[in-house]
This record gives sequence, structure tokens and C-alpha cells, in this order.
Amino acid sequence: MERDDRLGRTLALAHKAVHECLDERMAEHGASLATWLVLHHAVEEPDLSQSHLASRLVIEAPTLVRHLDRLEADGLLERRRDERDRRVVRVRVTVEGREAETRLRAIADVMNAELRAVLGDDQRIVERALERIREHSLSSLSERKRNAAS
Amino acid sequence: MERDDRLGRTLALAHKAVHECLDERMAEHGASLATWLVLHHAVEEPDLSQSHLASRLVIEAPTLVRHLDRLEADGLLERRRDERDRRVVRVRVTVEGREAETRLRAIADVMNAELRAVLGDDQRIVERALERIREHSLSSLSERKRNAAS
DNA sequence: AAACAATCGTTTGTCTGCTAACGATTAGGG
DNA sequence: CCCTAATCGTTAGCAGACAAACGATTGTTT
Repeated sequence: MERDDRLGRTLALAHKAVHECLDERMAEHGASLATWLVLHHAVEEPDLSQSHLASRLVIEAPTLVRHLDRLEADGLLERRRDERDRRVVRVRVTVEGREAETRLRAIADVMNAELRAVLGDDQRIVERALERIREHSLSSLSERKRNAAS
Repeated sequence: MERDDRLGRTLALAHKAVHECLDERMAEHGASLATWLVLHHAVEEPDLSQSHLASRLVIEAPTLVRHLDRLEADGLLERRRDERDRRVVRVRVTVEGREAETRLRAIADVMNAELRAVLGDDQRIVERALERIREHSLSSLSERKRNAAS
């Protein structure tokens, strides 16, 4: 018997399944989860710089570049150089992009509702627990980096 | 304010943080989380075929191949062709590999204990909840595939 | 004013995952 | 017995993440 009772494993498997599921549902609309996430945050806060957008998405700048290249080529958003500070590029979602975002957000909302239904009364507990887990891991990580720099 | 209250997001962020944290800790021993996972399952069930090992790891066969290439090159495991069925390759961890696995497992156990301490009394609830989430997502996924095949 | 430092976006290269397709081998049906 | 399935591991190619290094710009310091 001896089942794998490591918590990180359970967490990873749950995440993987949800990610796959969402990706599959969005694939039916010719999109992907990554596509929607970028679009969503860009719609929520228009004219963000790329570095700020990356930080909202919790991904690194080079990762974002490729997504933007693709989305721009698909006509879902535009890149405009800031005139005041010519280093920064501001991201604006096109009308077509906004429409796509709306469709995809509906899918995300359905998925979210399903998961909340599955959790039932444990919703809050699980949510808080996941946030505590993240908190702990991140602080352990930054503490480690600090010590490594000494 | 309007914080992002999507559950999948919280799950993804928690997973990402734990993964980074574990990867960082193992990196100090010149390894990675992926390395340990492969080694661990190969130690637990010796002489598994590659496809069975992949299925234990919940990754696809081509993904496993690269890990095995690396681990074999590092002398942590060996690949032996099965004589009865010459299609299958059996994976055996070397002595050196077993030692590495032991060191890395200690790290994983510490991390696991920390997370359980963070969760406290919610441990069971969260664990079950994550399993239900996975269950739901996987069944939704396979149902979707079934319909797509019609 | 000039030199240095910091920031921004990008490129390059690596890691880990996936699917699709292929050669080798085994198993089954006619 | 032979031809066709099916299975196994591998290769090739793609997606999404990362870190390191670079050119262009802006800010700071002397």
C-alpha cells in the first residue's frame, strides 16, 4: 500500500490537473491558459509597462516577451513606446483582444465555480491554507537567497 | 482593492512557490526536484520499465527519457534491456544514486514537515480537498476527450 | 558635462513538460 | 506462417518557464 503522502506531491498533481483541464477547455476556442492570463491582466490594468505586467502575472520578463510577440502577431494587443520614458513599452489590448478575453474569462469563471462547488464548506480554509503555504515557501526562499549572498 | 479570488490562481501560486523552494534547496546539493523524483520512484520500485516509471511519476515517456539520459550520464542509474521482452528497458539505481536519493529525500521530508506544520489542524482537510480538485479536473478532462472523439 | 549606475525590453541558452511520428520488437488473427 | 496490431523506447519539434548578458535609454554623482 504505502501511498505517497507528501503534501507537495498532492499539491503538484492537483495543480497539474486543473491546468490541463483549463488549457483543454480554452483550446476549444483556439486559445490557451497562458494566453488568457496575459490578456486578462492587460485588460484589468491598461497601459502597463511590460515589467509591471510581468510582475502582475508572476512571471519573468523574458517569458512575457514571447507571449506578447504571439498575441501582437494575432492582433489581440499592441505595443506602444512611452514618449516620456523611451525605455518602457506600454501594452494595450485591442477590441478583438477584449472580446477574446471576455469569452475566455467565462470559461475561467465556470471552472472557478466548479472548484468552489467541489470544495463546499472547505473553500475558505483551503484558500487560506494555500496562501500560507505560499507565504512560507517564499519567505524560506528569500531567506535562503539572503544567506547565499553573504 | 478587488483582489484576484480565483481558486486556480491561488493553487498555481502555491505550487510554484513550493516547487521553487524545493528546487533551490536541492540545488545546493547539485540536484533538482525532477532529479530526485525520478530517483525516488526508481528506488522505491526497482527494475521498473520506463513506461511504468513514467506512469508512477505522472509524466510522459519522452519527458522521462531525457531525465534518464542525464542521470545515467551522471552514473546515478543504469538502463538494462529486458531479455524476455527486448522492447522494454529496466531502470536500476546505482549505489551512488541511492546515496544521492537518501540525501535528497531528507530535504523533501523536511519540506513536507514544514508544510504540515504551517497547515496545522487543516492538514487532512486540505489534502482531501486537493485530491477532490484533482479528481474533478481529471474526470472533466477525460469526459471532454471522450466527447471530442465522437 | 561626463562618467557611472540603474532600468527596460530583448536575445540567447537551458530546463521541464507535451504531442506526433518512427524503428524495433512482440502478440494475435487469418 | 505471415501479416497486421499493439507496445516500447526514442527522436524531433513545440510551449512555457527561468537566468544571464546586451543595447538602448534614463538617472545620479562627481
